[in-house]
Amino acid sequence: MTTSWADSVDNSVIGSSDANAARPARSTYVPPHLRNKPPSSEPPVASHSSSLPANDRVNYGGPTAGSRGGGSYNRPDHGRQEYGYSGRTGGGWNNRGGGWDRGREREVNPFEDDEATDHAFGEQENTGINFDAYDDIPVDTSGENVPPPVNTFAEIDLGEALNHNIRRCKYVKPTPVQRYAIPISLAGRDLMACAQTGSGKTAAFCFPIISGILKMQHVQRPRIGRTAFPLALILSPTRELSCQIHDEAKKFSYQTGVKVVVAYGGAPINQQMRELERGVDILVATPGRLVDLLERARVSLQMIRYLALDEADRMLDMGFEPQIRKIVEQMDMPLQGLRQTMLFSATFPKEIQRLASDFLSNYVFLAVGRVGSSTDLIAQRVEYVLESDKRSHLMDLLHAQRENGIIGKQGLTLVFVETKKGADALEHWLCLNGFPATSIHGDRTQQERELALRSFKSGNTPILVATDVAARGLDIPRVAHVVNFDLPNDIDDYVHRIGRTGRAGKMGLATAFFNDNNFSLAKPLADLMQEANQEVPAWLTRFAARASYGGGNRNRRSGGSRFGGRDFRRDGQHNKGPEYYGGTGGYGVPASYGGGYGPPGVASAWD
DNA sequence: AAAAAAG
Repeated sequence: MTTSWADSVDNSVIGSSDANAARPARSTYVPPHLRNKPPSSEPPVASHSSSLPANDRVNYGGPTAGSRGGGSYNRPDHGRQEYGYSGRTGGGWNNRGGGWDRGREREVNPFEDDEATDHAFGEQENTGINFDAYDDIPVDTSGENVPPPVNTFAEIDLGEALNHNIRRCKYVKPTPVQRYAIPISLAGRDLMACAQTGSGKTAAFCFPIISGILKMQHVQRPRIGRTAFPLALILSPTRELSCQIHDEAKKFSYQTGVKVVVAYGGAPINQQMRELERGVDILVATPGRLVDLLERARVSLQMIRYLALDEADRMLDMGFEPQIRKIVEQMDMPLQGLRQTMLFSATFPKEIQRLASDFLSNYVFLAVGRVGSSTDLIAQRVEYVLESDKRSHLMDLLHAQRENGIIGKQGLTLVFVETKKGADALEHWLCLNGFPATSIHGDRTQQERELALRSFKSGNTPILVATDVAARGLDIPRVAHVVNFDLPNDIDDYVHRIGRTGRAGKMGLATAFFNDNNFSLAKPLADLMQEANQEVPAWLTRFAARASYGGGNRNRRSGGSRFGGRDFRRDGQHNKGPEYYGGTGGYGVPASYGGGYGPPGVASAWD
């Protein structure tokens, strides 16, 4: 077992260098008692933003500037029927990049960026998911007549165009969550799916949606004013995550004729409305902007066949639940049973499962992997650090990383803090001390947020200070280290934060700064680490013991099965009838779930 | 208590 975090980064994340070599002088390190001296010789890299390529990506994910006056304004094509692969993909398509965007019909090749990235970062990095990392992990399903899993994409009839795109994405075989979720979803079943961070959930709900839309041959969509009638709606809790899902969905639906549009706040709504007018099959959105569009009658949900909530537990927690209820229950969305609903997350607390069952009809519950963390893939460290020592402690980590060559394009560091102000302050301080950092949080403009994320991803600014806005879902390759500078109060948030590393089968490191303020997290954190086969420091175990014994344990999971990796319907006290899962659904759901109540031993992996 | 999400 390695003892120093630097060793473990060395072994697990990036190639090798001699971690035990004498440390070179720390040109930029200022010990705490000398911190008021002028900053070091190394410039604080303030110019990173201006050095970004100007054509990096279209702002706000909208259409390219050139398409603005394109004359498509009066030609909504909501009623378009051409979903076959043959109709639109034959001749006529010119997907070579670089030229001016002249026609509204032109579809940008979403794979070009990736190919460029592959070259920039060397061969190894982008060979797709390391599937072997997901072998042999526990899977638990419950519900009536659960469709069996598949082992290969070839076994599923996703259609040739989609299969081609899957190959272009370099997905060789489905991840476990995909093996189970895709057949369930193709069978038309509602689904609540729990799967580890970074295990391919986006594709798991996108493939069936795209495939389902391609098979819908004769959908007549109304033409009413400038209202768009999407067939699928994907909701997510942050703007950047919606953007990311949109980008992924565009890849999967490339040259299929299926149109994907994204709508989120902080960006000009007019551009998004124009995109919608040009036709939309799959709408990816954040809740606030969608409500806005619904109220303006620019979007109608009456044709929705597929509803997917990513980070579903987050979408149904206190902050979001009213908006989600409004969208799902109080607008013109078809009732459950008439649409297909899929909920995905890495965490699913029982009380949220209970809420969620309002939206589902005779659903399958699926839990893949030890819900919580990618166990072996993320090395977790906890260090006891007083508030007053956090900055210098972080500095120590960063200097050691720099010496190991783990700062820069090959190794990004994501630092989580509790508050927006704290994020600004830490970013500023890191820059002053010679570490190229940027930040992302809800007080920054959307442009700043997207620039920060791009700059981080590209390695231009290899340190990102973030609030929980970046905790969920974001897939940032090459994040080698997640630092919980401030720990969250909720263990689920911790799980999602550290899940920004160790993705797609690659290894990662997570370091947490713990002190007395985090007392209430001691027990769940110690439990989680133990379950993930991580070394739990003795002092943390002592904290945990005190916490569970005194009144300090207000964690909702204490005593019950942890990590939400279990269908709440299987817990005795919830097992009292159909009111929990579809009272208003069109289907008379029987009080019993058939296969849902397996022998008690089946769920042991989750206890 | 904080963060996110509409403007």
